[in-house]
Amino acid sequence: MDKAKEKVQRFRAREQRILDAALELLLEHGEEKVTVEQIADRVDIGKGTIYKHFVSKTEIYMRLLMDYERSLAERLKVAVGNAEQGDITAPARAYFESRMADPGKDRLFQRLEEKIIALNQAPEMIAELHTIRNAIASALNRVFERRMEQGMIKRVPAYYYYSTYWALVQGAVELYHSKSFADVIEDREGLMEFIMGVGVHIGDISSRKPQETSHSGDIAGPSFG
Amino acid sequence: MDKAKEKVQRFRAREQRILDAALELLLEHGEEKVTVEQIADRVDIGKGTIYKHFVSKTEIYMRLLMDYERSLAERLKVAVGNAEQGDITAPARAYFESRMADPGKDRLFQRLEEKIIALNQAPEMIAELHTIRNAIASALNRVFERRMEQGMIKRVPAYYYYSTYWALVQGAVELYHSKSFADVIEDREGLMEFIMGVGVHIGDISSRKPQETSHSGDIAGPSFG
Amino acid sequence: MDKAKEKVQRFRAREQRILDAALELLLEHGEEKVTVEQIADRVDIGKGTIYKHFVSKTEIYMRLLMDYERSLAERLKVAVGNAEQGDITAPARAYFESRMADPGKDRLFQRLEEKIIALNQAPEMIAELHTIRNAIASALNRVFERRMEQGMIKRVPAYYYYSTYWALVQGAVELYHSKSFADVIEDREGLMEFIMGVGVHIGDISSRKPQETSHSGDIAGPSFG
Amino acid sequence: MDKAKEKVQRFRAREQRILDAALELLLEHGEEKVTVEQIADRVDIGKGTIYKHFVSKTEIYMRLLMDYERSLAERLKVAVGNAEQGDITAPARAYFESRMADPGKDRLFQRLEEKIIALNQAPEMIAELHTIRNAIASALNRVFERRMEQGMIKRVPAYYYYSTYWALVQGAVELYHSKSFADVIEDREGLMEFIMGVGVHIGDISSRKPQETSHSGDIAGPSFG
DNA sequence: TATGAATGAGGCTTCATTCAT
DNA sequence: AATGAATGAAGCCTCATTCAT
Repeated sequence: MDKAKEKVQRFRAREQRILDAALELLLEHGEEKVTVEQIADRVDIGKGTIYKHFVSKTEIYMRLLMDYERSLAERLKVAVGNAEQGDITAPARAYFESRMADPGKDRLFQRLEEKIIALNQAPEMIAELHTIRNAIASALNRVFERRMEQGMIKRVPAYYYYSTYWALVQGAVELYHSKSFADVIEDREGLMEFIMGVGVHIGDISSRKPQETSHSGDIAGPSFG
Repeated sequence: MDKAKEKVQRFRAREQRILDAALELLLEHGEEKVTVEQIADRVDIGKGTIYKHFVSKTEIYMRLLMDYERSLAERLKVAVGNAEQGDITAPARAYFESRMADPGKDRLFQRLEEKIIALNQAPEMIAELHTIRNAIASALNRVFERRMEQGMIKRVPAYYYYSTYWALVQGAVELYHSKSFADVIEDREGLMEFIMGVGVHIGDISSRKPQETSHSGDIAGPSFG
Repeated sequence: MDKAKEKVQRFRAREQRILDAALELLLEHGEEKVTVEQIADRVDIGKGTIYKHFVSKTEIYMRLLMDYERSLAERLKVAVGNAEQGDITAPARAYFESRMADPGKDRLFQRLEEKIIALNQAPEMIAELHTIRNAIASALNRVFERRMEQGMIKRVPAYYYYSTYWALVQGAVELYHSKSFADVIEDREGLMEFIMGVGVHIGDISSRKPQETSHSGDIAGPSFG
Repeated sequence: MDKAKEKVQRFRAREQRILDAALELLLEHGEEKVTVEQIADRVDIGKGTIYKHFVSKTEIYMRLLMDYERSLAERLKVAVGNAEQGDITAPARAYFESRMADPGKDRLFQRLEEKIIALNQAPEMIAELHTIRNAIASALNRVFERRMEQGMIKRVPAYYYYSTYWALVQGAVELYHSKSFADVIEDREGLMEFIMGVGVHIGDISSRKPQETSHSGDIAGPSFG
């Protein structure tokens, strides 16, 4: 009885170890340059064993992708809830912080998804991924609609806000990773706060006095979400 | 005498044709999926001939990269000049427009550079690339410094502006290309104008009445450049 | 006591289920393309359990082969008995009908045997298979000998009849299966009867004057069976 | 000038050597058990070189198949011509002799075709193959039609003759190869002539009174071709 | 006794680069 | 100078069989 459960658990654990190892290697060596054999070696199992857990290498990657997307969605759901309770910048910050928590990882997943789409491997899983993403987008759009109705942000199609904010965060992720900027950026923390400030205030209709964004964004005013 | 010159010219012309063909193919099929053979076929020369012009496939890509970067620098230099004559948003717009002129191409070059860096092929050429980029950055930074001294934009390290703007454009490029957003974005032009508006006004210290950026950015106020 | 018997019975039953499942799958998917895992899944047992019953995958196939051959031999033995009672075409018909009863199956076994021989797996079992087959052949040969003595079929080595008939049936089996002929053959039943007719009358010596077959064997008289 | 021609010739020659080597190996080891590497080794070239000549392993096999089928068609065309000049058995003999000239090879091609069809690789080439075959069949059918009109062979659908003859030859090929019969058959030549005689006279209407074939087709008279 | 996770050899294919002509 | 045939390392995936539980 117990034995069976234990076995299943060990199986799941190994699956996780495969995923972990794959992620590690991807972060270390980049999307290309990770082979199934490397993954197997790192987990210290045979190549074939990988295929007991995953149908293909792509499926491993898709799993990583989905897990990441889901955790992002989770955090955003909470933040959207908070926004409805008044903390209007919560989603913007949650989104920014989630994705910037580990920019390398975020970027990796961008690339991974892109490649899988380009080669048209696993189109159904990609569709599923987009479903998750769309659910988030809808929730955010509702927040924007409300803010627009309240006259706090400029009236434009709601997706302008989501898209623009996405673009900014996307760019920030790339910036973080960029070798070219590495030498220039002395105060990365500060810069990121600055960028987040910009993001949070997209579309703001300010009747207020000039922002005193001394340094970190006075993240508060009306905003993204 | 003349013959020699002609020969050299033909040689150069063919080199350009190789570069053009490579770019075309890269845009058509993506970074992975272009082979030296395909390039040779499109130029209608032998594979071996390619290696008379370029030491490796990577070198072809590096040349494309450099050419792109140089043309970008060129346009920016002009715009920085204009900024110094008063058209303060010129560099921001020039940068945005240059990169968004063909987002697919811009993105391609991002990926290419990244890949070359990752595999650490051609480190010296990469260094050269960064030199070009840094020259631009310096010029821009001087523009920002001046605006800050004039109290038109918030006082932060100058590279904050450059970096943030870069991030936004970078993100816009990705957005343009993104399959996930493709369905959502109905008015791409409008969105891009909106994003540019955001970029142009980063850091603005507005004592003025709320922006009426009805739609396209009332690109004017103090800004990026 | 009883328990033990029951156990043995259950064991045997399962063995049969494995064999049945294997045959089904082979017919569905072809020789290559059936895995041990598929068989286990269909029987709803573990892969390992299969190896409690059979030493190897080849052994499963060999068992199927032997069973088929034995049932064929059984039917032929009866028919040879009938031939001795006067129904001279009984063996020919029995043989034809047995093999044509399920041409797909018959063909499958041909292929299986061939493959096992080619890879020289299980040479002793193959030898045993041939022993069964030879027993049949001998019985048939005796029938032919008698017919020749009676002057009903042409006098040639007895195995000519057996072999030729085998060839014809073999060919009919292939014909049945052939994709190329599928479109052409409108009346399969009619064709098969026609072929059987040919087979049954191989070597017949008609009451007519001998054929002057320019080229080779002139054929006539009652036949194979 | 000449150099180029020479080069092309050497290229073609190598292609032929690949085909030859593949055929040799297939005959030696059977369809399964021949790897691309083996072929390359035998020709003493690199594995990759094979793929300069052929798109895939399947294509090599298809080429062998087509070549074989074409040579068969060629010979039959001649024989059908002869049949029209009076040598009525010419096609039957040509067909039999062609296929029996190297039964191992003939059988190999049967298997190869079958496998390629089963795995649905190269469906267009298979279609082309069948086109060749159908052309032959049509020609033969016309011969049969005429014989039936002349009252020399039994009146049945024309494809009965073609199919039955095909079946017999097919079976003879298998017989030739069969390990089980190997020990039994002492006079192979004689047997083959015997079988061909059977084939040549399928459907013959002798000058004698019709056979009372209890069961079905009564067979006799000049035939097939 | 039954299980099924683990194994790893082995097969096909791709493509940047070389080099003889 | 131009060619393109040849190379071979490297990658993904399959599956019969084993063996610890």
